[in-house]
Amino acid sequence: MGHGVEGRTTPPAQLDAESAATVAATLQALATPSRLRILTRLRHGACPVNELAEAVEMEQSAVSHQLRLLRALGLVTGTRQGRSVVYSLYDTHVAMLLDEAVYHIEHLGLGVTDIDTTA
Amino acid sequence: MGHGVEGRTTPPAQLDAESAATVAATLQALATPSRLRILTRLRHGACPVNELAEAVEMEQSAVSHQLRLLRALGLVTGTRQGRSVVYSLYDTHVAMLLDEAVYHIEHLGLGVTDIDTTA
DNA sequence: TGAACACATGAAGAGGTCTTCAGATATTCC
DNA sequence: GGAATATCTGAAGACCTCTTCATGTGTTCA
Repeated sequence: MGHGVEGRTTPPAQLDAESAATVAATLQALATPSRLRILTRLRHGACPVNELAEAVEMEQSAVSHQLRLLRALGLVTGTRQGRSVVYSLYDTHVAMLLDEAVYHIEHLGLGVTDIDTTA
Repeated sequence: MGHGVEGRTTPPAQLDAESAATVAATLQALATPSRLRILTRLRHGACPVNELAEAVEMEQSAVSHQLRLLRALGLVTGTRQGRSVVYSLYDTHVAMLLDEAVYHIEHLGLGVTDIDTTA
């Protein structure tokens, strides 16, 4: 059993400038320790801001700024619940993107060639 | 048939600061239009620098600088062949990471819930 | 309404990133 | 060796990013 692209239609054709910009912009949202930790925390379930701040050890203000960015990119959503605003990942795609990214990156350059472990 | 995480062992547990930094550093390599285009070009096969520069419409010097960075992160390798240096993606993981990233990002926020199109 | 709590936001500064320019290094061919 | 080709590299500047500080907005409760 492999992982990753399987029933995918098109392999990522050569990106035109526009697509590259879009993809890059989104990837940048994952490309910072703070946001990455925020997202992986949310990967485990919705969470209000102050709890989030505590979990990732950042100031509440900093977290808010990052959430704003993530919201703008459509990666998370926040809904008010009483005084709190509860955030969660927007999509299954966001969750998967996170999973895939962490997985592949943690297996990079390890000489692991488990392309086909069953052969 | 789905895509993405399937035979994966661990879902990305809450990242500690160190892992977050590593993953973030690697993701940043994909988080720029120029590098993204370089990588997707290499995704289609090895390529010498000048050809690469032409393909992605950048100055050769700029490409070299980015390749240096990508090399340092273990995402690409370059081997001398005559006067040229031919670059290629380092790993299958790099290729998959690219594929996954582009795929998921291009399906973000589209309301597409094709988690299981076959069911 | 006023106080307390939860979050958002604007401004500003430290630090980093990407490109360009100029020049260095390596390889081939004569 | 010398010229031409292909790539690398350092320096420098424009630009963006992330955090902090201070303050603004929204909500609950008495």
